[in-house]
Amino acid sequence: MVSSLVPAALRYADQVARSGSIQRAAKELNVAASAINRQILQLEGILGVPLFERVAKGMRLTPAGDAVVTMARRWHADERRAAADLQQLQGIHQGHVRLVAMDSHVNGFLPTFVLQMAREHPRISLEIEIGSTDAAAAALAGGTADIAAVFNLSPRRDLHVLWNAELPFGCVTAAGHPVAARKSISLQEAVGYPIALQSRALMIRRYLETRHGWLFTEGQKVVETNSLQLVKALARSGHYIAFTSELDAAPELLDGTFTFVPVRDKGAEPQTVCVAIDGRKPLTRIGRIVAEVLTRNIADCLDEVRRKRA
Amino acid sequence: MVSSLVPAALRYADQVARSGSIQRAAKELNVAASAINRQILQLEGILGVPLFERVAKGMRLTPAGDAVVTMARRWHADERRAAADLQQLQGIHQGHVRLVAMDSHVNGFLPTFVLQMAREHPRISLEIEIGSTDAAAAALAGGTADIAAVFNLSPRRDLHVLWNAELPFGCVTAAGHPVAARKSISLQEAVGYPIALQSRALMIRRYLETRHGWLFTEGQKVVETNSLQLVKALARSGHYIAFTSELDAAPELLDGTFTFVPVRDKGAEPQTVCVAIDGRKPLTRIGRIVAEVLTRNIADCLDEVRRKRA
DNA sequence: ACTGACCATTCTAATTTTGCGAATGGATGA
DNA sequence: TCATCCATTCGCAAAATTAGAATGGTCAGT
Repeated sequence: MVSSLVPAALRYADQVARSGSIQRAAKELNVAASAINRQILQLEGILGVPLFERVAKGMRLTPAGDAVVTMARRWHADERRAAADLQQLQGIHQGHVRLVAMDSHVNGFLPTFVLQMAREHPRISLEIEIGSTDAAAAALAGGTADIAAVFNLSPRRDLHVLWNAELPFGCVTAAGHPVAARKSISLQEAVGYPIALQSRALMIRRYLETRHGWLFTEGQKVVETNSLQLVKALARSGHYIAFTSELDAAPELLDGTFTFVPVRDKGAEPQTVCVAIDGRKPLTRIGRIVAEVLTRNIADCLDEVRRKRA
Repeated sequence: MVSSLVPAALRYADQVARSGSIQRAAKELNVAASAINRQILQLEGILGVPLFERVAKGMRLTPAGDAVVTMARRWHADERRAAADLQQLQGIHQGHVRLVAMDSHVNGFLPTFVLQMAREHPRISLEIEIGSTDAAAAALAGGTADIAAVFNLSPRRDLHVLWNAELPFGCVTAAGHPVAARKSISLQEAVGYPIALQSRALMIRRYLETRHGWLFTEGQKVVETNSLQLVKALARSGHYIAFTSELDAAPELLDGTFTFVPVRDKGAEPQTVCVAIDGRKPLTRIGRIVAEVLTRNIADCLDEVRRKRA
């Protein structure tokens, strides 16, 4: 027995309409073609009209059939909505949440977050898209994402920041790098070393360009890439330093591979990381649960990194 | 098997919600209580929530149950609408039409009309209420009738007369009555004979009172009744003449039992018979079919009566 | 013209689902 | 305590559905 309230006849008719033939629908539904055929004939009998036109290569909906299939699909949607409403009614945390995060989070707090969600809220399914801050903002505003965890989000009227934290500007170096021993460093001194940088597509690069454009004048020993992993690999080599955030390098900071050295220049303003949603509609209860777990994960990650440094 | 697309489980749940208990719903649906119980338990299993609260005297919907039953009712309405749409799509004449006619039509054109409708449009169902002209007008205006076939309908802004015909004022007599041989008669002469009259409740009486009030002064040999059948029986006896219309007496005029003798006085204005509808909304296609068949029946009836007299 | 591949449809048998009726136990009111 | 109503379970029969085999039609390729 299939656990669906929509009658089999309507479901079969719907699939035949989509597939174009009984045989293909049968394969897709894993049901005998004859069963589908019989149900459709019966449906046509009950309704008193042909729902499909039998053509050589299969079946095509008649206008009557289109009306019936449209109704079937509406019932299907009704059923799904009712099921979701009932779960909500029962206080069961269930739903689907779409998240946009950044590439740098993938090896950072994201796996921990996902595992915690799976453990604590098994019925909440997540869809995590990795993108840029701009892409995240667009997705939120465009309704294709529910929550975003991103760096340096510019204030926007249509987005609502639920939480944010400052990330001191600094550089990350291999533990044995000469800079690693410093409690802080001036930018001037820092650029005396080879630098691995993220490309313009990444927000941190734009941040640096607006504040320290001179970094990018010709003659500087700079490697530019859009791959954070490559930046980290270069930094891990001990030859380069990387301008990135504690959060970007959290795993390596925690395991001692990297050291974070703040840049003390006055103009070295911190970056930010935030959890944001579409400001024009309330977050669902499920969404708030996800946002809370996400936020706590980021905050815990930062706390851990900062405790390690102290 | 019941020819409904809405699953039995939903239909049963709906009825239990309405009836308040499985036992009562079982009686109303003519289904075993255990079958209903089984279907409801199954539905609760599929949806994962209780739909009913079992109380001492039966069952009460839970909020979840209310949502499901609401959906079931929506599906039921969807199904009915879809069925009607499909019939419309097929060009099949189907529907339900409510007609108001007059008592005098019952033995006149009505049976012929109903038989023709049954023969030519088996899917159009008729609801025929016998009433007065006033009642018919009220029913049309009040939306409880679609079409009326009535005498002497006063013009009303909210009613639309599709067709009408004049009915000469005259008296109906038994074939052997002295008046029967006349081509026409004066009112003065006519009232020299015993008269069978319809009572005030009937439109023809009101017609006479407004035009020939003296008929009802004391001393006249008048029998008054609200029964047309009684009026006809008295006329059939040969002792009385009846003031009524060709249409009222059409069957007897056609079979020779009665003769119609017009009254030639100047004040003897004709009655009218008309087919009318509610003027504020268009008649459906089905309604127009009915009106057309009805109108043709009345017209044919009159033609036949008049041909017979010539 | 023939052949292979796809199709819808029918039929028989097996399986599943549904409904009936009897029985059980609980709650309530007299 | 008893009668009456209720929901629920169970065994059985009837009905419905599905699977699988078989049939015949259409079409594209050879």
